[in-house]
Amino acid sequence: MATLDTAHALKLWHDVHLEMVRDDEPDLSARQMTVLLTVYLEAPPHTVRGLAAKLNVTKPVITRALDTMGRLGLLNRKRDPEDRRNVLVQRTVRGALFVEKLADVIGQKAGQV
Amino acid sequence: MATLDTAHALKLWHDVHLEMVRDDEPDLSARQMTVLLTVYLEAPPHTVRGLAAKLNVTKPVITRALDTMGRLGLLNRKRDPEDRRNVLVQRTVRGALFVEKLADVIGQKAGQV
DNA sequence: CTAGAATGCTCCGGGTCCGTAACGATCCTT
DNA sequence: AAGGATCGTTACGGACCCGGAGCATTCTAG
Repeated sequence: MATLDTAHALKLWHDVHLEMVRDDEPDLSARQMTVLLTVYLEAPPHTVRGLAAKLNVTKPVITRALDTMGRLGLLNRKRDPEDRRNVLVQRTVRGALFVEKLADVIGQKAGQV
Repeated sequence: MATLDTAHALKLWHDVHLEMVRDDEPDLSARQMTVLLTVYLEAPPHTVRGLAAKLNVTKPVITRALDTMGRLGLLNRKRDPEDRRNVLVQRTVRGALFVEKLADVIGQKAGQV
């Protein structure tokens, strides 16, 4: 991965956020974004407890994030059949498209010096 | 600026957001982040109306963002002496430090392949 | 000097999110 | 089979934010 000097790093951060704000879709919070990308980048399984520990956040925060992003169709809940106390967070087609589009925007904004 | 392939772009986005979530300071929303970086990256003057137009957002959104970030000490309001209807958004020392630290995190996360 | 335009703020009902605490369901140990 | 531990959710009161509409202040044009 390439290095980013201060000015370019900030410009990238600004440009991508501006793009997200300008379109009409609801913005994800930092917590929601982190949950979403964790699920799509790291290997399953993803549980509420595990996500809460990773983000250094309480469990209700994860529950609420899953509620909201589930409503948006970006993520799915499924009971773990092995241990029915657990909830497994799963990817969705819509979520995969969202993440892919996000990567495109980041890459594009990083590309234009 | 360097190019970022899909995987690296997403990992960067994830890692920086994770870092922001894990510390105890309150997270900025996408709108707040965009306002803050606009003020710190682009040339003054910055008005409520101008920021609202740029972000494609209503004026109360900017007013509220300035309230919150003013409370956090990241930004300052000042009446325009030339035209007292205008509010000029100004940088602060604390805001500059915040932005600088953000740039460090982005650069660091981008650097570690 | 007055009518209109422009600017940013406030108010409103409604929604989301916060952290803490309690809760039901499920599993595990004995 | 019973008691305790673990998991995710819900309840709660409080804070913030939303978009739309209306407002006071200030400037500008006639």
